[in-house]
Amino acid sequence: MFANKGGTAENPPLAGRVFFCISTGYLISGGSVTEMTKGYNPHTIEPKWQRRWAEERFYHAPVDPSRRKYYVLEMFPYPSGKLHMGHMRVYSIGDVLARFLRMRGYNVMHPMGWDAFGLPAENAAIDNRVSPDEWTARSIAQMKQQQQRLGVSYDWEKEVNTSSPDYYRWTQWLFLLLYRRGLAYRKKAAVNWCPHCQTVLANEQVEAGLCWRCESEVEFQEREQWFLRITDYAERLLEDLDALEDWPERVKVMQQNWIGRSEGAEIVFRIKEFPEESLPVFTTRPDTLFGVTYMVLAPEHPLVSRLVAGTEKEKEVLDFAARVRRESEIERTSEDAPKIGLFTGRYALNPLNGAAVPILVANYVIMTYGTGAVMGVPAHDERDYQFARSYNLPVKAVIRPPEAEADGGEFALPYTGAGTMINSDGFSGLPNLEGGKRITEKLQERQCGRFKITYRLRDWLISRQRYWGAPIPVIYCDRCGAVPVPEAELPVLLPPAADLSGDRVPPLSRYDSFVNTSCPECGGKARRETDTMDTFMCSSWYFLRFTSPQLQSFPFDREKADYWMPVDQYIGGIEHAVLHLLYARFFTKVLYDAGLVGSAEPFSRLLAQGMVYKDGAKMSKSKGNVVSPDEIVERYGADTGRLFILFASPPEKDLDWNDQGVEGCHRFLRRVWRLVEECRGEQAAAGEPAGKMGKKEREVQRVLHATIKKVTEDIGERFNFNTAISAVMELVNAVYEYRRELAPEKQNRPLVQELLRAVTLLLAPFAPHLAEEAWHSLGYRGSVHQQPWPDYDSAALVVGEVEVVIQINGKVRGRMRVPPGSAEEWLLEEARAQQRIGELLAGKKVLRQIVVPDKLINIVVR
RNA sequence: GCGGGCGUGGCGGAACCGGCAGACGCGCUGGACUUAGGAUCCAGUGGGAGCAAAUCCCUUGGAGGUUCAAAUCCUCUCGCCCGCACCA
Repeated sequence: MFANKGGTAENPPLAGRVFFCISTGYLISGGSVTEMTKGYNPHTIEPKWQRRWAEERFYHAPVDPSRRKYYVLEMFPYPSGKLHMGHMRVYSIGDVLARFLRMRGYNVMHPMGWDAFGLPAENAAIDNRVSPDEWTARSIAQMKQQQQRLGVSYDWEKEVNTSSPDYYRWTQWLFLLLYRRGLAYRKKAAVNWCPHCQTVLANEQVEAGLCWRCESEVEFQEREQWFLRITDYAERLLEDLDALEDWPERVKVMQQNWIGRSEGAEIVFRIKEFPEESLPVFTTRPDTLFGVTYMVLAPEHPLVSRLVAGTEKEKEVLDFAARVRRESEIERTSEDAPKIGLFTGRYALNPLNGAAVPILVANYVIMTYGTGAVMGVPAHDERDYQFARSYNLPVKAVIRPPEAEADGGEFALPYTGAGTMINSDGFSGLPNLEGGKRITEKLQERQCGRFKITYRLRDWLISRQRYWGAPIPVIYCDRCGAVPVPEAELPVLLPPAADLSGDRVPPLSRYDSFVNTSCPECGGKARRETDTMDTFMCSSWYFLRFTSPQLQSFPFDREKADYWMPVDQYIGGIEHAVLHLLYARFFTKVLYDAGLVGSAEPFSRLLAQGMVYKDGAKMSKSKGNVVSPDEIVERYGADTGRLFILFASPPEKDLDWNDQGVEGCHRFLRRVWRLVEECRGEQAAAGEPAGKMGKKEREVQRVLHATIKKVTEDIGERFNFNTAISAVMELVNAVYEYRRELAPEKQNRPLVQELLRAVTLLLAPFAPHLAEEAWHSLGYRGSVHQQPWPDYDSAALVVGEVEVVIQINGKVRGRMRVPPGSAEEWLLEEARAQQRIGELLAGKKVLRQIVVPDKLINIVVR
């Protein structure tokens, strides 16, 4: 059926032998009744074409260096088993692009797969007594079927499933690569623990102290865990954002904030009572060093216990530290939490002037940023000021604002702006920026400080105490320590699920046959790591696996990856602005450094699609405002749903679901259908001479070419699918109007045929099934989706007449129809010749006349 | 507090480089066809004055400004959304 890719109009097979049967509304032609004759019925045509497209391997895209490639990717879903509107939206957006670009001659890869490891599957398994892999397989089957009903043009031969051993084997391989490169390490640290999910979480996965998945309050726990050294890449992850021109600003800003680079100095204080101990702090304000009046340690700081050991303060201080540490993250970091602290009885020595200042422990200093200790400069820091006031600590001003009097004039504290340094020994009188630099240099000379850049970004904690994930491929041997599993022994397979319950211990630790093994180095008895990997590791490289999903010898084929990567257009929700998008960028950079991929960034363009709302609220079961894609497909067909979702709003904005709007889109498709149905009964016979091109014909032809131009630009350059669709609607309206205005025998049939052909082609990316059916119904061969995208003819855009607005003092006072390109002088003459304009100008003095060719003239008078 | 974004009819939204504000769709009003219609078609639809005319005035959150001309550029201001936030 699709063998012939030629796509030229064939002899319409039905011409001249068509009868319309009024009573049934069926077109009867030569004894056969085609789909087109039954009125628009998406339920018959949609499955039909979906089947054909799959049979013909339409969307299979092999590597072909002779053709321009385009890699369109939508974030692959977690297989929950239920497709929601957000999914439908992202797939619709991707599919329009994929179909459009194919028609424009690109070799388009458009794959789909499953981010299949993860907690919901495991929890569902515990609740329903099915194994997570069964549950996942079932969910995938359901969701895939729902996806396929949408008619999205995926190359299903490239499907990947992160929970299959064929895939996670390579996730483990990548872990080992990171390990070899010194980027994976184990350490004991206070980590975020979600009591509900029964696992630890990475910093990115905690939002305001709550678990990103279940919103439980996160606790701290000391645990030995695996981390990835993403902080080694902080600078590059930040810097390279600049080059991502086609990423939304807000996503880049969110990543910038998350990485949180600050420039300053590390300054090492000494402790008076323990000359051998040093107390480094990080500060962005080394210029205020002479204003330090106290020091503060985080309650978790390792020095705390040593400072107070054996002193009368010991109990008090340790109790205080313990109390603060028991507080939840939210309590402790909320803005209005009072700053509380306690003196340790010890003093720190300022490295430049030797001044001894008290060392305190306070809740407002956190261990995970900088060095876990800060120097207190109340005169020039809001927090320090607040704290100093409530504890009666001295305040010493060392920066004078520029507007304050030079000779000791008063100014308000705290002062956090720029100014001139005072009370700072040899540095007094310097502008503070310069002074900060000099102070740091001086500290460097004396080896008690240095320039330092600190990031807010933490290393990525990837251990998870759950079953349904890729096992971390490490073995612990009493003699050899942590030993990576040799590559040849990958994958480390999950044992078949039996007992998944776990209370602060990973389920895998209960499987003796899994745990007990031998050391790859010495052959002695050893135990396997029982934590699994964060599922975000699986999704950090899946876009590479799509380039060679079946490859058995390597995570991906270098040549194929070089051809397809980077992803030209990535589409997904804003909720991954930091999480997935940051991790995937990190992985890509590591692979780039290892010489395994040719590009240091995975996604050239990113589109963060807006959310789908209804009645002003996010769709949710509790609000009862959920509309499911299935429902829409059943009621109106996939084409209508797709069209509405694209028409209602530009892709990056939130979309308000509106049932009547859907109705409107359905109406439009029916209108298109009816037009095709009507016209094919009166198609031009082969060889019928080109019809007459009168004024009406030229106008509708101009609309045609203008529409092609607009739709092409709206899809290809601006992603304004909503305006592209409205342009096609206008074209359809214009065809209706043309046919209404002329008696059937006077209509230019070849022109109408051309118009319908174009409508079909322009609609193909949006309503692929209807377009395909219409294409065939109009008598064309091959698939509409394999036709070249129509070109427009600039010559046809030229109109016979343009309307020029006549303004007087900027107000519209008349209009005239003139030939395009009319001379300025002539236009002015014509305008002034109009009676009304003449009246308005009478007795006025013309000051100025502006002419915008073919658009407007403005006569300025007094 | 810092950063990003957004304010246009009854609603979703258009207006790309400063040049007719409100495309397209929804909704609404009136009409045609019809046994009927929630199908379809036709006409109208930002607000106000005016005779259902001609015509005029007002209108892009608000106030100023630049310009022959501002939804668009500038300043101030109000409101909303999102991200980050005792980050030293």
